[in-house]
Amino acid sequence: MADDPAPLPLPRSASTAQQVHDWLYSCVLRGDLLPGQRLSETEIAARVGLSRQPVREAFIRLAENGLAEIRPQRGTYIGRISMRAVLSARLIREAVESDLARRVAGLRPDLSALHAQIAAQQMAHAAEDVPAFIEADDRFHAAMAEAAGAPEVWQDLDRLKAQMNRLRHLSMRVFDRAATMAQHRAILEALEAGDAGAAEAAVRAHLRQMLDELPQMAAAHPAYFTD
Amino acid sequence: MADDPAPLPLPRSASTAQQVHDWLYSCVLRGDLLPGQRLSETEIAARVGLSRQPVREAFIRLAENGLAEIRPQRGTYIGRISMRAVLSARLIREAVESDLARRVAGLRPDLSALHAQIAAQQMAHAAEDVPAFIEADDRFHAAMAEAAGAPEVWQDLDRLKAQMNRLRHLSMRVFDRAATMAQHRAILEALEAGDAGAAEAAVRAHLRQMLDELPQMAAAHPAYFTD
DNA sequence: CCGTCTTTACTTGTATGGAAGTTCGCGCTA
DNA sequence: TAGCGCGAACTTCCATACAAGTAAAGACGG
Repeated sequence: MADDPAPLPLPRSASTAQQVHDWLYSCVLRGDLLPGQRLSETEIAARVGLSRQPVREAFIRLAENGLAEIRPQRGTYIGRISMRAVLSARLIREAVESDLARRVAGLRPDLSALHAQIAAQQMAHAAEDVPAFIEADDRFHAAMAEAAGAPEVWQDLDRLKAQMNRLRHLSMRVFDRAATMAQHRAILEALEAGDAGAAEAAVRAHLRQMLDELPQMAAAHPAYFTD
Repeated sequence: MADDPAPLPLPRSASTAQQVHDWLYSCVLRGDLLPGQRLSETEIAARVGLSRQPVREAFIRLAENGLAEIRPQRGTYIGRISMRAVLSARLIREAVESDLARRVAGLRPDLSALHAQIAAQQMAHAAEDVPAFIEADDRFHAAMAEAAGAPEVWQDLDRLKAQMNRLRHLSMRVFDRAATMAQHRAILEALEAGDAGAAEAAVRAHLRQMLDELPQMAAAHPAYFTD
């Protein structure tokens, strides 16, 4: 009944539609495309030298990932940052990652990867490289998931994280990056000490920082948000 | 910079491509389309009386939701149930819903909606109506999220839940539905008593049941699973 | 001067044809 | 008979044309 299994799940070269999607995706997350901005199939198609069809399919993927809104016969727009979605994603991350932190504290695994990401973040901070700083931040949390023996969990959180990352690219130029790093160090200290309670508290405190940032950013850029 | 906000976010009649997607989506979750089964653009298009294009776009959405796998120039197949994805989704649900249960126990809100879903599940169980049973199960958990003051969290969990629901439609004909209902009653009892610790324990125990079901189903239908 | 209707220029949605690539099977060759 | 090669039939992918719908600008009537 079921057909043959895939022998090579690695696509050697993605389709052009996939490439267009990946490009737009990173543009949205980095803030090169701003919330509410209009996207035109024909314009993007001309810009990348393709027909409308692959661009259109890229839009569909974007919309399915919650990054764009297709209004039939009217236009496609970069989705505004839903405050409800951000708060929901934040709540989920807090619940999941605090659970993961407890596991890591109990397992006492090798934590050199987390040290490495903190070092990388330190360098990005010194160089004022905001994208690299955010990437190192993500890798720190991914390393924690891996240390907990559940690396695939971080993949599932990626989608939810997308909305949060958009917010961070707006706020990271304003907010205190040193405080973020201090929180990471506090988490790592608790993990190395094997103190599950302290690790959970540190993770929850770290992720609750966004509860302060969100209303400030929403007030500063009301056109970028909904809800 | 940002354009006008959407006045009517409610699409009165979705595009046909969207309808095709919704149809296929429910077919996959209900098990009418089995993991590994081949999908053909031309065949589906002929079956619904449309051209290949809207069907193709429905496939893209399915793939983006993790329910189908498009292998370029080779074919599109219903995705197999990834054991890693199921375990990851289960872990996330346990972490999030145990947190929500603690909140509900502290808030002491109106819990009549949960009672109603248990009653509905009892009726579905008596009528041997498996889909209705599963739907009532989902509504119970959704009602708990709403009682915790975070209904949007359940929406985010829907995507992850999709993989789990596919598994349940396979296993619900085999496994003990009475045990599931007893677990729901235990959760509700703890919530009504306002006992956060007991509520969390009951939720975790309920969601850990899948750890038993998954290997059994994977052994019974190895062709439907990967990892 | 203001309101209303019509036209026109856009948008996305769908249909169709062909291009690129994969798979399977038949026939040839050793 | 076993192995190789080629071709036919299939797949998804992309390009193009057309259809349906929206919105805004302008003409017209009051």
